[in-house]
Amino acid sequence: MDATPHILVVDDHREIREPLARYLERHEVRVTAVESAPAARHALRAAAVDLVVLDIMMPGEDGLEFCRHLRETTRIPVILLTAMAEDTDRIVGLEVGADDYVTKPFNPRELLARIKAVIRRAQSLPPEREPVSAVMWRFDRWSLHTDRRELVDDAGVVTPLSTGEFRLLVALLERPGMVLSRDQLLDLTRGRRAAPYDRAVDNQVSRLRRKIERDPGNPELLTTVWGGGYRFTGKVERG
Amino acid sequence: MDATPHILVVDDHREIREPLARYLERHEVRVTAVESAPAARHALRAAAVDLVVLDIMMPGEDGLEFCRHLRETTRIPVILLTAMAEDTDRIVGLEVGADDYVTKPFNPRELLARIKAVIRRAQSLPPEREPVSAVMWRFDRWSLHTDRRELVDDAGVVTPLSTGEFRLLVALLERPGMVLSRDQLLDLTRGRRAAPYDRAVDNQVSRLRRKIERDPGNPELLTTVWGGGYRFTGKVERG
DNA sequence: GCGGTCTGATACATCCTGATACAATTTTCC
DNA sequence: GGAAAATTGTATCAGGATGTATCAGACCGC
Repeated sequence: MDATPHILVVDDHREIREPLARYLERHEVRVTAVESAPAARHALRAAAVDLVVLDIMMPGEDGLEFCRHLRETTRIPVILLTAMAEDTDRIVGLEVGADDYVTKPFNPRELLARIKAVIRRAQSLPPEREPVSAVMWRFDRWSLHTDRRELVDDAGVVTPLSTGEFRLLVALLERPGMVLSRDQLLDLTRGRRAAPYDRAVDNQVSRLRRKIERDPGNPELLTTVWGGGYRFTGKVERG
Repeated sequence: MDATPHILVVDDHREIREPLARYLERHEVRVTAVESAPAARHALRAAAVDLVVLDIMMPGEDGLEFCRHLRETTRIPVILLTAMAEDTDRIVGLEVGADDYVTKPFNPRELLARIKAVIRRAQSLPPEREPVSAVMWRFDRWSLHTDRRELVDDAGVVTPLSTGEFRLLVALLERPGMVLSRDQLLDLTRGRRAAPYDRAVDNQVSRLRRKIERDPGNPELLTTVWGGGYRFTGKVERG
């Protein structure tokens, strides 16, 4: 964000939405305020929004549902407005992927501070990557074309990847060398939480290894960390 | 986190620090409680801390300053304890990079809920492209490549290490000469607390010695401190 | 020296992972 | 809309890593 951030406020109560919008505008923030999830979708298409402030309780499409949708399709940070303090634990536990939350009734100054904190945190991370943009990863003898979801070796031979294999591979390539637990990988690839005795990730790892490793019995790219999870050990280039 | 999270509580008031530590201990959290920023630095070197609960107002080094330091040198999440509901405190706290804050007097249940929420957030969305520390340690006739988790001797022969052996060795190499109790080693390698008659560390030490010592019967690198624990005695270089 | 405590080593039980087979689910294609 | 194919999840077994039990020997204070 070079200039002032652009915040989208989504709340069905006018008596909350409008004073909040006015307050934020007085403090170097551009604001678009809408009253429903459908209106928010429209606003997102029409403008470059840097952060969404989203009420959880709304008639029609629920705030949580909309938050999940935002996370699946964009990288825009989200701050949730929750009705009661009691819900905080539950809401964060729902894993909808919000960046922060504020309980009502809230102090606008506090909300502004959190907005700035979240934006700063989002900026300190590596530059944004549009999910649609055609990124190419290179590692070992492979090139991964994210636009076509294809794995191509040096000789030009194409190895197709399933959706699950592709997501798993991208999750690992984005964090080379980092140990990722099964829970984290499940979250990153399926957006769900591990059940007890959940071996889905192990299985997907095993399938992916059969495609990318020279010797799947002795993996050198996708290695196991006993008791911890998996990690990508090879050298990775982004292109 | 393999097991229970390890929380470091930093507060100069014993009447806050100690009851809080006891409360958290009763709820599946391992706690280290200290009264000052210097003591906190020491605790961070000696243990694998998952989150810091930090009082803002402390004599000597200020909590805010220490929080800033933590953010610059580590990724450990921080929850601030602020004396007043003053917004300025909250705002400054968020600006130095704290993940959350709680105002005194606080309800321990709420603090615990926030601790869990922050840890879950930190775990569920691992940042992309975290720079991987490809450190190489040298000692005796060995080189330890942390990126590949391999131990290589001067002749180039590779000795594979299991996860447990690797973690134990790194914990020791990072603290050469320091005596580490079984409890500390368990924390650093497994993220759990020792049970009565817990000999898991002894066993792992024994296994590691068989791999790195010239004469495992007369260890010269990984020595025993009778009644105290173990320590690394050899000369260590970090490269 | 003596008895209690701590440590090293071994054997074994338990837990975790890889692989395979098959069932459930989703997608593709008509 | 429905059958076939592909993908994904679950169950099971085997092998390796780790934790626990046990015993013998080392260390400490007396």
